Amino acid sequence: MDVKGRSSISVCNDTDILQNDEDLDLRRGPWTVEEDLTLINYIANHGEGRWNSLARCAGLKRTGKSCRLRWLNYLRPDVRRGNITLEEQLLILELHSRWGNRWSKIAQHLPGRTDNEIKNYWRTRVQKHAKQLKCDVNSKQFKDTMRYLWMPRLVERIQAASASASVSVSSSVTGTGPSPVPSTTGITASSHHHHLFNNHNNNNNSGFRSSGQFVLPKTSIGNDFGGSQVTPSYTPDNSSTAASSDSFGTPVSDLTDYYSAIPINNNHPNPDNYFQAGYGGGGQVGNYSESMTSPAAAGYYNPGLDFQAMDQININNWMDSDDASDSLWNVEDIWFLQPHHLNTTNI
DNA sequence: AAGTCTTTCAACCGCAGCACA
DNA sequence: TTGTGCTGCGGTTGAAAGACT
Repeated sequence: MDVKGRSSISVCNDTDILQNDEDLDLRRGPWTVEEDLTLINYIANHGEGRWNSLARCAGLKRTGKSCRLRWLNYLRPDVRRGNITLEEQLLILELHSRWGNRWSKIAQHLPGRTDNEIKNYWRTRVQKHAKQLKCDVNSKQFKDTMRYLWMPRLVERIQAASASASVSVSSSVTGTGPSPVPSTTGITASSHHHHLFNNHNNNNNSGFRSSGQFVLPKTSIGNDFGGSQVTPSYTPDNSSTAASSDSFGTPVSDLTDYYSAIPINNNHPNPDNYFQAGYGGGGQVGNYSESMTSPAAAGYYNPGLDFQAMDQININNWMDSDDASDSLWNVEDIWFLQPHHLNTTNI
């Protein structure tokens, strides 16, 4: 009894029992304002859950599934709408590298974002880039490109944006009230990554704090990695230490661990800075790296290429671009996927 | 201005797991 | 133990909007 809903019994009250199929001619497609209001009002009065009976009792000619989806993905008051921020992009990449298409699980770590939204982001942005780069989104090449190029660039963008934001607002921010920091600059320049991945000391407040820090919810990383490889040191206690430091603090993930394991004297400039700054500074290699080849050791980075110059162009593009993700892909990525480069890797 | 192509995202579909009778 | 219904998840679709020609 899915969308075509062939349930024949209404249970709202006993005098309103049998209805034939014509009576249950269910609506499909976009929701109207009236339907939205009906659903909102009903949930306000009766709470959510028991979606099938909710749909019937509220008088909505929709399946319970449809009501649930509409509420969770759109009408819920805490749904966060608008562009996916850089911090969120980074988090999505990070968590997807760990969990794959576990959209719901990933969404739990992005306050206000729905699994549907994250899934759409992945399909429309990330897969689009994989297609442009002519490789499969699940291929090792593409994943490595994400890890070694895209994610470090995101961190740099975040750093650059927050640095510029801190210059412009630092004199006026007192730390109370709504954050004046633009959504793409929700972290401080000196400790950005740590705040992003940090469970922090605030147990129940998440998202962008008045200080401009992005804080994950209580159930976020560090508390909720289940059986996966999580460094025990990633705790709120540790976070408080690193939060006041220029270091990114303790390793928080396999990916960050892996970043830190890459020799800092390779010729990949931006990640260098980023690694040297202490991103995942614990130096531990996580479980995920077992399936990966060190880019430095395997000759990923061609000493002859002028990455400094290339990345300067990238940064300029970032600053000019409206789309945070699109400009992160460029000739460097294509080079990364070139046969001469791939020949050096153990695909 | 009109037609076509591309992108985005809300909504649907099918399935799996769970609770309960 | 089994059947039924409900919920939640991940994959997919299609309408609408925007970009392009």
